[in-house]
Amino acid sequence: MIQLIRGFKDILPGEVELWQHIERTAQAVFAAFGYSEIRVPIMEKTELFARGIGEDTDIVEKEMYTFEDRGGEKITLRPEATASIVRAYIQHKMHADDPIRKFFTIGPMFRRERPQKGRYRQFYQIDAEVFGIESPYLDAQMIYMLHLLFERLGVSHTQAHVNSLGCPVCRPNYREALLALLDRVEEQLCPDCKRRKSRNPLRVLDCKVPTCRQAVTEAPAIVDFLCGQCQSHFDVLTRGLTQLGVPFALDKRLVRGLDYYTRTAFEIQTTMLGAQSAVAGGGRYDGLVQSLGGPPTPAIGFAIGFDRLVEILAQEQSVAAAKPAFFIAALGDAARQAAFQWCAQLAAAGAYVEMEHGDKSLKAQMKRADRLGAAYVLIVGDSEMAAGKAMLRDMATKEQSELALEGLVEKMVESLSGRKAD
RNA sequence: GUGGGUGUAGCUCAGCUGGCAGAGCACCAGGUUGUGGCCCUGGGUGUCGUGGGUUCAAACCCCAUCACUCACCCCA
Repeated sequence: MIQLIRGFKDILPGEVELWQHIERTAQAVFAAFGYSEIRVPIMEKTELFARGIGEDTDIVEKEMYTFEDRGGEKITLRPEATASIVRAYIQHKMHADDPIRKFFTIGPMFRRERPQKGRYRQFYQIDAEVFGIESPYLDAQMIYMLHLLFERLGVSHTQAHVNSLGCPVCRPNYREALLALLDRVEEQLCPDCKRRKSRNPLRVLDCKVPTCRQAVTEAPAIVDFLCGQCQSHFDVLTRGLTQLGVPFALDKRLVRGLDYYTRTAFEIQTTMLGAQSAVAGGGRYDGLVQSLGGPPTPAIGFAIGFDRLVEILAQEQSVAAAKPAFFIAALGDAARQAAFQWCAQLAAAGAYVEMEHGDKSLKAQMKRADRLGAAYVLIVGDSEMAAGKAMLRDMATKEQSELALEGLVEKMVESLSGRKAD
């Protein structure tokens, strides 16, 4: 048997309803804040991600699906959406018309990591980005929007974490101070952290190895090194979150894995995903648009791990599958031929209807109707056809009434609209 | 990429020291010649993940491989 690719998965009927529900809820929330949907390709030139995400990140170094196409061009299955959206913003010169743009997109991303719970090689993200606004009020609003969406979805057991990563002015000072400490405690660090120390020292802060955590307890906090502007940006953000009633935790250890982040960094964390802690994460990336060839443009965005969100919600709630309004139980060929036509007409009128296509006993058809959860069963056999009447059974009350075959479909549709009222 | 665990029916799982592949639920049929849920009876629907090896004999032992899963790494 041919199986699907490792780390990929099918989203089957029964679970796809929850995905749709989340998507609709997200679209509604985003629309209220003025975000427009944008759809970008799932492949880009490799260079876009290499430059956008950062050559030294794990994503670019070892997780991308990169290959040459038949023309010899190096292309990559997108590992995240931000780079593509920035590329589109620049390429279509959207800044020229109106530099302030708010986007969202929903779709698959690809990273070749070892799969486990909450982590797949093809996974889905709900992504939002805003260009052209530098104000920390926007940062707070965006986190609020995320908070609101989670609330609407009924997600519990989550906590927002925020931090500031500084900017090109103040981060070097911090980096220096941190490196000084790491030099002193180097022998206590795990091998990974020794490697991180030279490449991306900030990452040592969120290492989970106990000896590393111990070693960096004395580490300086980046928030103590912020320049005046970054400090006031961060102050307005945290005050704004309080004003909007978003519960959050200041997390001095919160560091993000991608190179482009500046100032605000945030995550929504949960304890419900085993080793995975983040359901959503994002931050400000004021330098990225320019570094990819656009005009200097402040920007901020976040990504929600769609699969992770589904996993959390699936543990708490389920979305019922649609149930047919009618099931037509036909006995005999003449009745089946009529039923087959009524079925088409009812569906065309917008009623969800099912029928039995095989030659089954009435009992078997009733069982199937019951199993599907049909509200009404229309029973029609030779005697009904001869008498010009069919039997309509209310499955809940077991009441049966006779309906003339004349104008049958219209009457059924009518009874349906009457029923919708309750 | 590293280490551990698991893989038997549609689902959840049992299967001893190697000796005819099982249970519950689900499903199908009948009981009721044209009426669902409850009940009764009958039915196994299977490449024991896959490929090799050992053996008279393998679901069971050995090797490889694939998938899932947990931890690491990292992130959404």
